[in-house]
This record gives sequence, C-alpha cells and structure tokens, in this order.
Amino acid sequence: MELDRLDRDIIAALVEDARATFADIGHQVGLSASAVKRRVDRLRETGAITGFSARVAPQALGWTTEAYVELFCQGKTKPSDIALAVAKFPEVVGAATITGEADALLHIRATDVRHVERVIERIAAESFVVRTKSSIVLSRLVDAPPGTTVPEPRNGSPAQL
Amino acid sequence: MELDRLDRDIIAALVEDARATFADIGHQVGLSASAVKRRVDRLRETGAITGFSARVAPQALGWTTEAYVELFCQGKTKPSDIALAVAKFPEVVGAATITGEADALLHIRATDVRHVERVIERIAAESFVVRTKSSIVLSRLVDAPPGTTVPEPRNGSPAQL
DNA sequence: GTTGAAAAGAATCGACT
DNA sequence: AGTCGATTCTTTTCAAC
Repeated sequence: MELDRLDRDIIAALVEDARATFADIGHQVGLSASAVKRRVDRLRETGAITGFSARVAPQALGWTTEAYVELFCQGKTKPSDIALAVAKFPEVVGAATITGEADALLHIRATDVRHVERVIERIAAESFVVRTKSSIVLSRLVDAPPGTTVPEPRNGSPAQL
Repeated sequence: MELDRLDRDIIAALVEDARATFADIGHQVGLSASAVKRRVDRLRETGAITGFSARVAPQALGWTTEAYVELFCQGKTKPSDIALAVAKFPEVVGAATITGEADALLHIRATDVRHVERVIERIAAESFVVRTKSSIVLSRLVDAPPGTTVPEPRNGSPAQL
C-alpha cells in the first residue's frame, strides 16, 4: 500500500496523541476533519494503524525491573516453538529470533530482580532451551513509542541519513 | 500512588483501546462515564498514564528490518553520554544500560540491512564507543504493547506466578 | 480526491447522594 | 468516593464539488 506525506503526518499525529480530534489533526496536516477521518479509516483497514493504546509508566503498575535474556536452543527448535513457550509469560514483553550465537532475545518486565529470576528459571526449564544468558537493565535511556518516526519508504533517502 | 482494582481495569481497557468512550469503559469496569473520566484524568495527572498512542505496523511505514546492538564503552562513559549520543538517531527505538559484558543494548529499526549497517557505523564512530556487537532480528515473536498486563503491585502475588 | 452541513453520539461540568 | 442531567463539542454520515 502507498502512503503519501499526508498519511504519514496523520500517523505521526496519532502516535503523538491517539485521542486528538479529527479537526485538530486536520489543522496540523492541513485537511478538513472529514478528510482526516476517511484517511484514518483507510489506514486502519489496510493495517497501517493496528489500534490505539494508552502509554503507561511501567513503574506505576509495579513493573520496576527489566531484563534481556538470550536464549540458546537445541538445533531443531522452530521459532514457533519459542513463540508458543514465551507467550505464556506476561512478563515477556518482547521476543525475537536473532543472528549471532544466541537463537533468540527476550525482553522481560517484572516487579523485582527476584521475579526476573523466577521467570528465567521457568523459561530455562522448557525442553528446547539449552542455556540462557541474562542482562538486567540498569537504566533505560530510550523507550520510543513504536513508529514515532517515519522514514521515506523504500524510495528516496532513509530517515536521518 | 495507590492504584486500586478499578484503576488497573481502566488502564487495561485503555491499553486495549485508547479511543474507547468513557461510557464503554465504565460498562466494562462497572462505573459511570463521569467516574471513569475523573479516574482517567487523575491517572494522567499522577503520571500512571503518560499519553495515548496509535499502534503502527512498522513494516507499513517502511521499517522492515530491526537489530539489537551491544555497546562496549570506555571506562568513564556515563549513561547520559550514551543517551545523548543515541537520541540523535530516530532509528534507535530503545536503549538501556545493562549488566554483563556489554555496557548498553540498543534496539534499532531501519528500512533494510544496509540502513542498519550505516546507523551502527555512525554510532560506532562516537568517541566513547570501543566496539559493538550486532544481532539482526530474523523474526519477531512477541511485541507486547508496554503495560498490557498488570501485576499486583508490590504486595500480593506477582503476575502469573 | 475534496468540502461543508446536519444528526447522532461523547465529553465535560455542575449539582447532588 | 459515586451518579445523574444539561450543555458543548466531536464523530459520523451524506450530498455536492
């Protein structure tokens, strides 16, 4: 699907404030409220916008500790095996298979270090897990809302380069 | 600040759909629209809710590639030095100082592998960076909206354990 | 593709329990 | 703390450009 500058500006406005009125967004991007609405409807239908979410301060909810855990798995382990296993844990807020020595990298949020330890223990107990390597987060430096910045897609110059 | 069950249910509803009406949320949690509004206003004032954001499919905007980069820094490097340096790159969507061999872990979103390479090159050029170790993401398994799940804070049993 | 107006619906505020 | 009702603003739809 093709996104023009207007679409990208509208998305940026909605990432900034998902509860902004269509009139407000229209004022920012130079469009009428109904024009904005029709574009937002289209962006949702095509899947560019997948929903709207409150931004929450994790520590306000008790999530004061986070960690990254590298997973080393048995040779025949499929990504879907890992996905299925880690999906059981609400503490796993991110997971991806990666290149390099480790097979996967997990991002964990927990209430304290002891809690992190318990979660890692349970994940390490999965049959396909050979070993894990954990790093506790000391301080978070950047936590961008996904999609805050918008590159020129495919053609033209990539963002900030 | 104290969050009761109602506050946590309201937050969960807003993480699910930030554009839900106060009446809808009230119906879900058993409260009137104005009671919900007053609690949401308070949650925003106290900082538990920091804003509302559209969820965007990164690939729809051209962010088709992601990577994690470990940063090894000189002895006297301060976290704020790293924060300042990486904040210049919109491609760096996450960053944290961590325990272990590396000093920091960066999460990068880019348009393609070549783009990732260019960003790493520029970050590696920072004076305090000794070396980097990169992992390209092969497939994303979990990408939870931050704060989707809500633990019992401090007291009681932590989430799912 | 766009705009503008009218009807339905939601947010907001005050008074009250 | 909570609800209810009135006013104002927004969303939504539709006709027209």
